[in-house]
Amino acid sequence: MSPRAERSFFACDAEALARRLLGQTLVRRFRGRTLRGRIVETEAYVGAHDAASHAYKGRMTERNRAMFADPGVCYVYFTYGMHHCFNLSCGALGDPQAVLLRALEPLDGHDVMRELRDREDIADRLLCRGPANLAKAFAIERSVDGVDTVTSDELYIELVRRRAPRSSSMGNTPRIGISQRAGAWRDKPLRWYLRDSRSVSGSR
DNA sequence: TTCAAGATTTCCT
DNA sequence: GGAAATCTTGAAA
Repeated sequence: MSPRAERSFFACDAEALARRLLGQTLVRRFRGRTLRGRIVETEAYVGAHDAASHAYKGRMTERNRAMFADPGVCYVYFTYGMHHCFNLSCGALGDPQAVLLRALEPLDGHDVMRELRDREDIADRLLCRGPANLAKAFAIERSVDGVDTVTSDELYIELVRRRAPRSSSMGNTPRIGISQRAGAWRDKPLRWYLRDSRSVSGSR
């Protein structure tokens, strides 16, 4: 049985956590079942100076409060009138850094994920591909916002290894879906993914 | 109070 | 390649 990620695992900057999360396992308990997925794609939102971040200029609102919370706390937001996205807060308390989980490879609970996705016929590799699909397949919605993965039994990270993968096994590109309004921050390479995975979003 | 935009996905041509 | 779906948030008025 793998050890759970504790506070110290998340107490780093967003770029470090985005790499460190790749290959680890997200665990979700839902209606007596256990869902597990291998994290294969992440994005870093690096703090109050990041123009693409909901916490740009340090503004804290009811929606993004969890970005300022203790490292390891979930930040879940609702967008486009229909989708949820799942982040893990990091950095120190009060520092609004977070990592967006963009894709997982399903490990356990495929049948439950299919039900949640409302798609009987979908391929495994598409079940948790893309941030909104991932959230839906893991029953992650606004009620999960503020949950502490270090202490929760409903949602947490299992450590498969201690360190980030070799850089040769990771891809690194600009973040996806960032508008021109973010200026130079749109092009900064803050997205990482595992090259060996077929569940990564964006390209096929 | 009003309104534009959004860390997306899916279906259409 | 393009647009629709759908509604909350945050900023302006």
